[in-house]
Amino acid sequence: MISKKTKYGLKALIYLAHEYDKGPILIADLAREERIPKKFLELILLSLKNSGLLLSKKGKGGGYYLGKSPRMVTMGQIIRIMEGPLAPVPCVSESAYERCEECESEDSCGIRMVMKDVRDSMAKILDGTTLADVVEKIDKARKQGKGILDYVI
Amino acid sequence: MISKKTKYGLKALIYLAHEYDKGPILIADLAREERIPKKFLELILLSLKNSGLLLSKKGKGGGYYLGKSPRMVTMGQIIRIMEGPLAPVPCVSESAYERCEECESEDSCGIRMVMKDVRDSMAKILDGTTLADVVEKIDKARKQGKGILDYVI
DNA sequence: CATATAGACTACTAAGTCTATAGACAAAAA
DNA sequence: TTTTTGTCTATAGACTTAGTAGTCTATATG
Repeated sequence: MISKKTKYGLKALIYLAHEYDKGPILIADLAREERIPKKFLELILLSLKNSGLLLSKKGKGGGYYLGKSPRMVTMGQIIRIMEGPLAPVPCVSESAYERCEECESEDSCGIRMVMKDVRDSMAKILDGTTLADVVEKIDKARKQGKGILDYVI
Repeated sequence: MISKKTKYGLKALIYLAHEYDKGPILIADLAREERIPKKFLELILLSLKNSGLLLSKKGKGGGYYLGKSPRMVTMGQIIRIMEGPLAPVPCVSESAYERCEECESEDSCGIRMVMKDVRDSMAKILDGTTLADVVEKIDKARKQGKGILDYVI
């Protein structure tokens, strides 16, 4: 399970990707639209800025916006930044490899063999999906009437 | 990342699967062989017993042993018992579904769409791999000389 | 320049999880 | 009845989670 912080961060980034051409977005607007506690969102956006994904502008007309094209940011990058390595065990991580101290031989470790497969299949999906892909999926689903119900009721 | 507790639990279960026909195994032996803190392992084995995966015998000749055939226990079952649902977000969990409060429409939620794919691919691997499969993989790797090095040196 | 607007930054906290350790207790076998 | 082995409860320090509060700083605009 990802933390709420990570989920909020993803929501924010997807929202900003959706509004990519609309200039800076206010924290307050983002918080209201995505129903995220505003003060908490501040911290999250700040940390995403410090890790290079977001840019911001202070003062009137300010707000947050994506630092690069939604085509250039993958879900894998975001989750690694917010949640740490994708790998279920450190010994199969590509980004943060660490040997298991209690393990005798890596090559004959059953856990490692299975978890390697898990990591790889997660990475395939998450590193293969950009923010632009996600926005596209959302728009397609909305067009198909899925979720439109919320506004019709 | 899975917790150390889960990793220790997996190690123990795989070990017991490997020794499935050898009768009860002492906690102390298991702890020594797999380099797991003994007192911590006690708690882990007890909880695995309480969730039905293990059986035990007290007194001389006692110890822990698998409650069912290694063919009948999947990695998915074990991880769900020890770590909770596989799903990265509650709204895509099959075993512990929960609606996201802050989400307007599930059908047009981008996070949900991606995480559903992640969950499904994890489940495919973990629910498709039994303890017997893992033991087999280990034995095959050892036969191929991988990890034999440890004993040759 | 003044001021309203917005993000930046620091600090704090309550609750929960993780990784154990200690010690008394209960059952079973010899 | 003694030894062996698992059972159970309690405790504890370090860390993480999910926030909240308040102050500081930059900037656009009149």
